[in-house]
Amino acid sequence: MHNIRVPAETWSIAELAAEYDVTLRTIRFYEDRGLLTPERRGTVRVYHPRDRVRLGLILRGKRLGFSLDEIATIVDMYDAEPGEEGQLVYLLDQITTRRADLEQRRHDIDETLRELAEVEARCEADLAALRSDRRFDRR
Amino acid sequence: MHNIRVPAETWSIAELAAEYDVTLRTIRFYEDRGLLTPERRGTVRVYHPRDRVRLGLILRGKRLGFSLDEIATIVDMYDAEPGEEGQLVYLLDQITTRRADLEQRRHDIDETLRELAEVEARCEADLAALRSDRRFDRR
DNA sequence: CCTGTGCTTGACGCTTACGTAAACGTAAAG
DNA sequence: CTTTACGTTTACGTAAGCGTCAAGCACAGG
Repeated sequence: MHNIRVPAETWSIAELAAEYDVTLRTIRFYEDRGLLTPERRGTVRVYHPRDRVRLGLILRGKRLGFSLDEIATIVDMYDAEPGEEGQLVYLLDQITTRRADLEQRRHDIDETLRELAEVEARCEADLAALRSDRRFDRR
Repeated sequence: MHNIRVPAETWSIAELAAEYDVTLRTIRFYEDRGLLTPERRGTVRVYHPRDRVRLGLILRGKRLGFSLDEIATIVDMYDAEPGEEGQLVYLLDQITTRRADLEQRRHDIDETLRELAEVEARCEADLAALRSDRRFDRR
């Protein structure tokens, strides 16, 4: 039988920072807040695939405007161990809360997009009017 | 002919605060940042429908995680005067930027919702397993 | 006239999410 | 051995978005 070669790839802090376009400071800060827990080789941080995924989730959470505290609860849900019943019920409750939040946001976004489209239409109409006026002036 | 009674309704700062569930401090802060420009009767602020609408837009912007500076540019688009060509072009450009931003957010939201659904399914499966185990124990 | 209610303007405080040095360790390259 | 690259911790700085007094005006009711 073949050994299945698990890549077991790791990254330095600088590599991760470059990939996700954040500063080293930011990554260390996330660790300080308990969002990342890289391995230590001596004093140096070594990031595993798990950390990479978590950083991705954190940054997506940020794009969505969540605070780091909120992001922590979200991200921790992803790799929660099966756990006991109370823990599972709590998780399901958190999920319900998060979902409501996200659906509110999507609703807000859709409204805003609709209204932006209106403003845009007005703008383009005004612009067209302006330009046809100019054409009129030349005659 | 009848006079059409325009309501011309106005609100005090406390009324607006109660309606939108924000503090007076918050409303004054938004004014300080140029987001609201209520009438003054003597020293007292009087809010007109326009201000009310703007406050609504501001708070929606906040729910979406925009900074007050970003919200300012968005909200100001809504009641921009027809203006000159350069202004209109600028506005259309802003709209394009905002739309891209919002569509990125919606994409992030949809992804997150999908993943939450997965986590939820896992949770419910684990929970069901736990409970069926307990039932098994009793026999 | 006094009290209460609602409004006003400062002005300092606090939290979040990092930025920005300063000062130092380590390991490879020249 | 010195430079360079890359990493580390400690710690103070900062911008945003308000909270929280403090101190004062204005007007209605008792």
